[in-house]
Amino acid sequence: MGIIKNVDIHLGHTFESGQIFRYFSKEGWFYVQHGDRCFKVRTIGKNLEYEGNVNEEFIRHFFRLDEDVKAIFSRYKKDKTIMDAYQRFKGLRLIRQDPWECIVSFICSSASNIPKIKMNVQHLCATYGHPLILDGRQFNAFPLPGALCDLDVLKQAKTGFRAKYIYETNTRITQELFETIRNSSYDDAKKLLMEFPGIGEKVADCILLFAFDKGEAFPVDTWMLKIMTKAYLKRKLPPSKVAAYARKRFGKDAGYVQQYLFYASRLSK
DNA sequence: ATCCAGGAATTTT
DNA sequence: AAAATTCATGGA
Repeated sequence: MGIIKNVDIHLGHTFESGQIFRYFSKEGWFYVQHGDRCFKVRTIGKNLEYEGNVNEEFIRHFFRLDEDVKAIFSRYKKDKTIMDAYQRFKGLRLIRQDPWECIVSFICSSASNIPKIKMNVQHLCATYGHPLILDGRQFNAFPLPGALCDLDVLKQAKTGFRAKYIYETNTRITQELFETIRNSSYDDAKKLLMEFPGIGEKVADCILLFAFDKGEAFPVDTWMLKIMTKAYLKRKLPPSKVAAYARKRFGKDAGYVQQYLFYASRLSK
């Protein structure tokens, strides 16, 4: 087991804010499967404890411990909407995801809901992911790029009309593209992602924010549309305009602002 | 039964 | 270019 001391994190808010899908909590631990990793984490006071096929470097990278979330939100002390969400959910952190798992997960997310997305992804992993053991239990890695090549299996995972999107994206995706996207500007990276079927603007923004460190990405779904309209815009605008407005207003903080506001809206539903 | 869910693609105004 | 319709599937 490893310990990282004095960490600014609230695992409950971090995992339950809808950014990641393969986790569950049990006896004070959060069990996490992501990419080719399987591990459990918990906080004891301000210490973060972890165990599994991970090391400290991975945990710091995964939970983005290099980022100072307090500093980000200290810039919005005059913004009541943001401050309310920050005070309520302090410790919520963005997670740095595996690009391929993130892409497939968020293609599944369109016109769906979190329990169903979890079911889709779990089924794909159980079918294709190589086994991983933790606490004497079997878990699964996420299928490698190229492995999701059977349309019937994708249908059996209840991905519905998204099956063909995953299938084609799986055939076209390459490791080199991941590097290109990572090294591209927000705008260029977004264009590259949106060439794939099933990836529109909202899904692209999720992928850019959660897997490619594009802090200015501001995914706008129906919930964010409502919040932004009420808090800032006062008039109806299409999602793309709302996202552009948020990127301009919040810059590289947009992604963190979005995550807090999104979680706040979902809880107060 | 009917409607909606963290949308995107396609078709129709 | 903007607005309406379609696309599977589980749950309320």
